[in-house]
Amino acid sequence: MIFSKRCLHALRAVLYVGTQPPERDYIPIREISTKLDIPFHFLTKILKDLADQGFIESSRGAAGGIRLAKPTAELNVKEIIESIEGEDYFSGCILGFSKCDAANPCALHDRWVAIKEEIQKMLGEEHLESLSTRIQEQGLRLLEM
Amino acid sequence: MIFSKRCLHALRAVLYVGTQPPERDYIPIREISTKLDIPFHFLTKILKDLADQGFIESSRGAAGGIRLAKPTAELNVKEIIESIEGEDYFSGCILGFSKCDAANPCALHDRWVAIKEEIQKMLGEEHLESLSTRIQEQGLRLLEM
DNA sequence: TTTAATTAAGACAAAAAGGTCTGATTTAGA
DNA sequence: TCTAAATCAGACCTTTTTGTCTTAATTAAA
Ligand code: FES
Ligand code: FES
Repeated sequence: MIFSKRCLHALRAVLYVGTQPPERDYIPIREISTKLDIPFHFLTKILKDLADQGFIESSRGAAGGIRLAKPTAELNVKEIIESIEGEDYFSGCILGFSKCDAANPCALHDRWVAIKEEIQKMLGEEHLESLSTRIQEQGLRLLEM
Repeated sequence: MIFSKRCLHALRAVLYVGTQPPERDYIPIREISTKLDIPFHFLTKILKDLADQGFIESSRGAAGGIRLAKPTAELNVKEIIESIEGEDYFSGCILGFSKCDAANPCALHDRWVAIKEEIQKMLGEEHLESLSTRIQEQGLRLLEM
């Protein structure tokens, strides 16, 4: 499971925001870029897309930046990934056929479907709250790559 | 799980060869290219790599082409994929950290490790024989994309 | 020995992904 | 009202991936 750089940058950025003290409002993108070592202008574009998708909100000007647009419990990991990699990222055929179709399966279909359902279940259950809590309580890695 | 075009072309090509009648020796790349609708010269390069890796053998000249270098039961799907996507394709961190490390886990580590072990187990069990048999006996799709 | 069929090699091009830069716009606060 | 700090917009560049083209080398068979 190799996500694109865009996707990894996006996930790490929202995790960074999600683990900030609640009294903070907008977080400057420059801060996220520096802390996570993500190219600033590239990150700006990625976050603009996330804002357009409704995951985060942004504010220009002094004291501006980004903040989460919903409670962390409602920011689902699978949804964020799919908004970047494409809606059918987790539903496609593992051998690359046009559509994963039980009525016209490929040679790995049965075995793959079982696994990809687990992946979707797992990522569908995880949201920014569960991840942020784990990061904070267990001191999990987020800053270094 | 999105494999690169290189990888998908490679898998489909060896599956095509593996499902040919046993009396056929070398299969021309042009035939594979046409049947599977894969760009000929691109496929040539991909198959050259597979030949260098020892999965297939090639012969130039008239009556030339490629054939499998080992019995189908010894041509493992995971190995083929890893030879193209990289040895650590299935072992990396889902959040893109430098190394998936239980001693320094990311926020999805525990959940992801369980799934990726299943993926590795599944692909490690599948080989050209199991896939070819399924394709032939059940008439599974291989030609169209 | 010639010819046709084939892979090998490598230059090149096109498309996609990743990244940089400059300037415009917006905002809070001095 | 001015200024500094920030996002937004879009042109541009670089790298990787994907694909094309031409030519050389090899092989079987006429
Ligand atoms: S058809 Fe290939 S995975 Fe379902
Ligand atoms: S450290 Fe991220 S999956 Fe293991």
